[in-house]
Amino acid sequence: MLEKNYDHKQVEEGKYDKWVDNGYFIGGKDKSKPPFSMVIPPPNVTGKLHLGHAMDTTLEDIICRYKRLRGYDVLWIPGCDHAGIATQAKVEEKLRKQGISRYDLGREKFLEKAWEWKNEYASTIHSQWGAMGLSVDYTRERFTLDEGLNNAVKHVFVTLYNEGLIYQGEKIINWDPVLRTALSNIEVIHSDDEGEFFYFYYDVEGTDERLIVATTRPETMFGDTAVFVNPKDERYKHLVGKNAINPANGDPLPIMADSYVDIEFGTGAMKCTPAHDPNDFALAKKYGFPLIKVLDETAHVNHLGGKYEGMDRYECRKALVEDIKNNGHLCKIEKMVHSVGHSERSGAVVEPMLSKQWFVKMKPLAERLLENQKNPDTKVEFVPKRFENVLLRWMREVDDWCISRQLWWGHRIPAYYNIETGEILVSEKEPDMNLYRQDEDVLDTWFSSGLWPFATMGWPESTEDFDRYFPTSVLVTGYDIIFFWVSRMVFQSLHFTGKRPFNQVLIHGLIRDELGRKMSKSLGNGVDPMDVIEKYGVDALRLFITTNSAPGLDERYVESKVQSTAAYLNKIWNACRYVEMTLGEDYKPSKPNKKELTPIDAAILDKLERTIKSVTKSMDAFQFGQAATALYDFVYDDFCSSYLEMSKIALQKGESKATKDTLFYVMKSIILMIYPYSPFIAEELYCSLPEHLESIMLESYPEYDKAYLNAKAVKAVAILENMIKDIRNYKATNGVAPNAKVNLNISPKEPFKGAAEYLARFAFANSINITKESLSGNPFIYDGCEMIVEEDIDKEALKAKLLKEKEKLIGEVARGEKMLSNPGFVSKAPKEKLALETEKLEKNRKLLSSIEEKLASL
RNA sequence: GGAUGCUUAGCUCAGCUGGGAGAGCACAUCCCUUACAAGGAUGGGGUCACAGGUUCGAGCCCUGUAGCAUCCACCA
Repeated sequence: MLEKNYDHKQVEEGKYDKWVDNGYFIGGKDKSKPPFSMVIPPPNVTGKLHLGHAMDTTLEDIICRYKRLRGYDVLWIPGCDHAGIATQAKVEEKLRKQGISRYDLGREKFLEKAWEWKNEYASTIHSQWGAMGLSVDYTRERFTLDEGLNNAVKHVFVTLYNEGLIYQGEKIINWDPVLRTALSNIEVIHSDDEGEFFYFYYDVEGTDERLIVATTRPETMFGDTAVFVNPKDERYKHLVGKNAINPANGDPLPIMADSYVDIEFGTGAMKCTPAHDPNDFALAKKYGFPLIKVLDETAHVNHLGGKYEGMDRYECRKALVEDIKNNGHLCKIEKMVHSVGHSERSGAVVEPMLSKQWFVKMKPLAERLLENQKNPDTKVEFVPKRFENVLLRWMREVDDWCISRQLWWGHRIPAYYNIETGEILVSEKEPDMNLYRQDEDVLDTWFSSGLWPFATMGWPESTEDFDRYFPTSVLVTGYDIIFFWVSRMVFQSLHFTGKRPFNQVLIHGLIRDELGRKMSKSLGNGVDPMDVIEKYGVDALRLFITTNSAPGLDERYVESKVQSTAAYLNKIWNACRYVEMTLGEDYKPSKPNKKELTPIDAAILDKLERTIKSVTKSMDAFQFGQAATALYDFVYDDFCSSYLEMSKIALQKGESKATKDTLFYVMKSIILMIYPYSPFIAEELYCSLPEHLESIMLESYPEYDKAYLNAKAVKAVAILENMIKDIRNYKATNGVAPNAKVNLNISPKEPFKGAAEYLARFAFANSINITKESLSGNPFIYDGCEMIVEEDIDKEALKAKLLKEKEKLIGEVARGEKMLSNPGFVSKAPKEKLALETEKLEKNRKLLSSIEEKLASL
């Protein structure tokens, strides 16, 4: 016997461990079933999981649990990402609080600390996965730095190197001066910051003219090599070929003309700093200028800065501007809002800087991806579709990918330098380390994440899992990492396995706070999923979070909705409790016998089948909100409010096996349909049903069964429901107590045989007189019968009500007539629609004329 | 500068391939009826951002406008 109220803590207790211990999450136990596979987007081992993870993983879990019940051999591989830069930043921060820098510790000791950190957070993540109820296969858990992934990474690096797709080069890259590492373009977050635009006078050698050049970064002026103007710019034509004097250090700078310069921008004269700006770098290459670096790896000025040497970039900026002002070369300073790049992890202003790094040559890889997306049989299908364009557009314009990081936590680059000759050796196997030293750098964390779907299955070794489960079926992720992750998995997979990594990608939005803001630490508006679970239960959290928005759209976390979701689960709980009480101890389930059903039973079965059909369709299309809504409407309105009440009549009469079977069949179907969303309560309720299996995980999903469709019963019951509703409403609007007895006259017949009994009970009808004769008075009129409520009430109120109904019907009839007299509609509308409208019009006309008659007789 | 999404009830949001708009919360009235007061019954509340167009018919398709949001690019 179930408790009176749903208690989420009691329900969740012990279930997850039971599932894991019984091996229900392990893939490949029955290989006669078709395979279905997914990989978890590996969370960073940087901290606890947040609501975004909760949504993402719940969607995956819903899909997996649904597919298992649908007869698939499901494999869902879990794992974590070492998250190179993010984790290293966290570990360094922790050390800094103890007054230690990573350089104090040295590489090896630091890595020990990082592994300690990883172990701590991986175990937190494990317990959170458990709390969320994720049905992942722990026997296949992976980590991006484990041995297998390491081998895969080395293999990929060496192969790409040998193919000429990885190269070492000196280019302008994004430098994080706090973490002291290079970053890829997408790890730089641009924000519009207010800054200053400095206008300086440059004396022109051999003339008494001055040129005005504007810059936002005066501290880089020690690395200037030229001043550029546009060749068409009349203001400066006569100066081209002369030298301008750099006001920072007195060096002469040739004045050159190039069409790159925008005449309209600034003063139309631009300084060229090849080692600290990508565009200037390109110009310098074109004209053969030297590349002069003036900042070191912590963004302090180097020896070229003269007296400013050793200053931080901003200190230098301030001092230099002051000095230039003092010697009369400052023209003006303007406030200016411009886009400034910040490091995604440290937040530091990124310094574009010349540096020797490793790159992946993207063009051939991108082209292969783009080509593959044109093939409908092998392309990765995006849900919703539009997100494919995000990927395509980015891939079309992608720059070479800077993959080396000056970090310690990560996959060390398998490149070795001969100590004597400096000759480079790129190899999966470590050479004799007496003769070689390894490259100090590690790889971008996304380099290994990009291999996740196949490396977790054992690739590059040939394994059974890889053969059976790759490509994976679906990937679920947020739109914010299409560039970072999805794209890299796709092109790496195509290049190395020849296949797409997943057949479909389900893209979801972000979770925001109640005010629509991003959840962030700095705002302090983050919601911890574990707090929500504590308060409302994981089933409510899961159901809420996956059903309150449409695919691909952002969603707000609204606590009141979680609360009402928990109330809904309580509703299901109590419905089940009632069903079990009603069925009794010795009930033996069997499929409802169609011949013995009451119209009430037949109607609910019809609605159940329609619900199963629509829920299944939505589930298959990843329309989880729609599926849940269809189920919700059925559970609340059709089942609880209507059927559970009405079925009491048959049950109390005794001979009610068919009704009991209906109760059981519908209840079980509901439990199975809510199960993927809310597995804990579903398991609890399922296991309390008679003749249950060991776990709901071994069950099958409800199948749509056309045999139970019964339109006639549905219509008859609908009329009965309307009658009850009308009587209740009538009482409410006429100030009659809801349980006041009334006498009913019905003509010419009840909606179905025995309907009167229901009226007696649910509308408190005292006597019910069924007559063939036309009713006098003020009847309610239905399709097939009319009903009059005899009660000592205000005739005027009733008349008003009838008039209102008449108005409505006139409108309806007018609508139908207009439609049907429209030759366009009659000739072009589909036949079914035409028939439907014709029938509706006839019905409405009849209803209207009866109402008019009754009104006349008043 | 380019792209995408959003604009529907007081609030938060659904609304699949076009065929008289829905939910939750909130609100009003009544009810502690033996599954559920985390409940039940009944009800009020919407020119579906705006302007055109296509169509027999538009919340849904097309064009444009406005506001909000996000992404990409540029920024000497």
